[in-house]
Amino acid sequence: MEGKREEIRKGPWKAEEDEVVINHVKKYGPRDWSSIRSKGLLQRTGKSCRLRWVNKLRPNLKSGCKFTSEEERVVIELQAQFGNKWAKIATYLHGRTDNDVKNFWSSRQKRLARILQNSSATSSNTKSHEIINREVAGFTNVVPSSEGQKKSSPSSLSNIDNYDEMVKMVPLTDLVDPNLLHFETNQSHLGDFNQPQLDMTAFSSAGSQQLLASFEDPYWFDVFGAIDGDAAVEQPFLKPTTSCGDGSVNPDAFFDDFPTDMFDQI
DNA sequence: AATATCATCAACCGCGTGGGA
DNA sequence: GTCCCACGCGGTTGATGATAT
Repeated sequence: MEGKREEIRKGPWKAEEDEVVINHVKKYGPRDWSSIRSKGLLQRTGKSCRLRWVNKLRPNLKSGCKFTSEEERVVIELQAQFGNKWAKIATYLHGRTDNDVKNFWSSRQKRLARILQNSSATSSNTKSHEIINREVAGFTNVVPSSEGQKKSSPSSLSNIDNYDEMVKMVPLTDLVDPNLLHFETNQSHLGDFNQPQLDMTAFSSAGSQQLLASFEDPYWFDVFGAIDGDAAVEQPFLKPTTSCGDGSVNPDAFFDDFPTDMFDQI
């Protein structure tokens, strides 16, 4: 075979490599990834360069920030609507990538599976098991109404203080009535970027509204739109990531907020 | 303190799609 | 019509750090 073939580098990225990718994007925009290798700038595949840009180097990424409870809610609602269309879901979350959403969802699934598994292995109380099943089933039928989700909480769940947390908890894809959310696309004023349009009534809580309002951030849809021909991208490359500290609840806490014996019953 | 287990994240891989030759 | 290439997406894996025992 070919003995001396240019080796393709894999694994963790070095700062110098990042810089090459950033300079490439500044000059040519986020495209022609394979030219980075063909020009001998990096020994990475174009695919790898693109991924690095999209997941780590793009401006305004919330890397290292935990998902807020509102982001979590949006992911759950959109996952119910779209399925595992992580890239699509990510377009609704400012500063999140499809990889972020995917990782978040998968770890959440694992955590839930483990909790349910442990619970079923240890629980022998079939009567309370029945009760919980009935309640959860009832819960899934009481889909949050488009106005005032919390008001529609079933009374059987009155022992659960935080409806929001429960929404995030058990029913997963069964939780949200697909009819609740209506999506359509329209032509964005920022060019050919199809910004999905949400039925805002599906995001009625103040927190959801705040999250959705963040789409007004001028950087948000402008990352690629700013690149036009020779125009260099005037973006704050590698500037410190957007602050995570918006005062939201750490989503990791949401399992902790339930009575520990609650899971024993499931 | 040492070890095991778990959670998170970065990166790779395979596949599908669209556009141009 | 088909082939090739670039790109994008979803699934998966491996490394690393955190936490529990």
